[in-house]
Amino acid sequence: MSENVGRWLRDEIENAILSNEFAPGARLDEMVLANRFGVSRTPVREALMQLDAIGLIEIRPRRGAVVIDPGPHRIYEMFEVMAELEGLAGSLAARRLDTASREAIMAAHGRCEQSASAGDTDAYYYNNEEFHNAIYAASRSDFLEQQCAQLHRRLRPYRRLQLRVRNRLATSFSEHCAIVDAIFAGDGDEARRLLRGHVGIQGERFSDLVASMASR
Amino acid sequence: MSENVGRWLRDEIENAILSNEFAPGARLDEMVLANRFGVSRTPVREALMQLDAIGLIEIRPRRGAVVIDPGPHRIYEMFEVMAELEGLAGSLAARRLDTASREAIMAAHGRCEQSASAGDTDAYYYNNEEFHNAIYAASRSDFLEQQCAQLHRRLRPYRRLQLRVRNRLATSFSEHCAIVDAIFAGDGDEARRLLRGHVGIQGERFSDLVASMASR
DNA sequence: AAGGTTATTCTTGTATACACGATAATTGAC
DNA sequence: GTCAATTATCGTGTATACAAGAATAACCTT
Repeated sequence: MSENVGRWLRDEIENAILSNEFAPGARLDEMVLANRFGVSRTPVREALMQLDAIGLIEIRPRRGAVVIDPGPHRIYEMFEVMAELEGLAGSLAARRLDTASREAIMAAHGRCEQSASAGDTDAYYYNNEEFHNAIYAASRSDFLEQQCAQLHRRLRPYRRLQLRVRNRLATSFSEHCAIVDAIFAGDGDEARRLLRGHVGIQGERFSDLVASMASR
Repeated sequence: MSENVGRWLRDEIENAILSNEFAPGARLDEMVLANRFGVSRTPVREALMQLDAIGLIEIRPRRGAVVIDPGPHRIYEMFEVMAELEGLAGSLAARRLDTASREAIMAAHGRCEQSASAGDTDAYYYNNEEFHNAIYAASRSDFLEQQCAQLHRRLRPYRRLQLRVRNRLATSFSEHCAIVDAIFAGDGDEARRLLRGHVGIQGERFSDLVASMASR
């Protein structure tokens, strides 16, 4: 629990949204939330204002807050931007790689290998996140790292769905290998290209995602 | 004045920050703001929470809100990301261009030409913004358009400084011409490349910016 | 019985009150 | 005279109260 209740609530509600406990379209009643967390409406409202500013919910004047439903098309657009930012991060990482970043990427990559060969989707999901975070950090651009991490968090639930697609786990890991090679070889353009392909959801990967979203 | 005071205050304070009335590092006293705008502390706090979420200010627990000072390095990083996003917008615009977008870009481009040839820096500043917004819209990606517009707003004061550098106005416009050609020709890669170069502040353009920031 | 209108209730928006913590100021000691 | 400690003041954090608008339910009219 953070030092101030508003911030804590923001994280709490954000997690609830991202873990789909508060589904898209759901109404967020201030009193209900206040009772649930044992606080007054004031910090709840502050948390909601922040989530509105981030774009996770929408507050319609005098009509309350609802969880935004991005819809398949919007999600596609978000992955498109994510792919671009990750590509930039990869190209910068290739150029600026230092020992510490290199080892962080290696370590996360190793953990991905383990969970991938074990076929452990949940473990891979977490290790994969660490792997990508390591690349963001290796870009040595604080702002880019921040933007990537924020968008990554927002796309987390959909990334998770993606991993459930047949063979996606093995494919993902082999893509990681190529990405690591490019970064370690200092080939920024190649790292960018590979990461764009790895993160973006062109063609059938988009339909796969829509299908798994519908079947939920 | 928007329908609810909190949102209105957010815009008001945001503008004050972006127009440098509230300089980086300045403390934002809730009571002072409340009195200035003739409201109570509650909506002021809500506005501040939102600005904190966006990243314009920082609220340190029990110590109040201060305007974030990005510093030259962080600004460079932000331009780097901006360049990447604009590049993506340009490449999408080239692929997806329709008549309405084409005309919007043409119109804004025409206005840029007028203010550039007239040497009117302020007019060019506004026309330039319209030109870039037209490209964001032409990408036909709502999310990308939104991200670009938000980052563009945040970098606005620095873009303005940049225009004051000698010959930058003419250079900027000639770059616009090439960008328009590439987009209209449907050459996405070229549009991306040109926009990256146009927006990014590599090499001497970065030092120029730092110099004009210091001399203020 | 169905549709519209009015009244009631419920929720949000804003203000105010109170408590706690941080910073600043004043006083005392060395 | 300077530094430290204690106290006072000021500002933030949270709760509560009140007002106004929106949703809903009930009632009347046709």
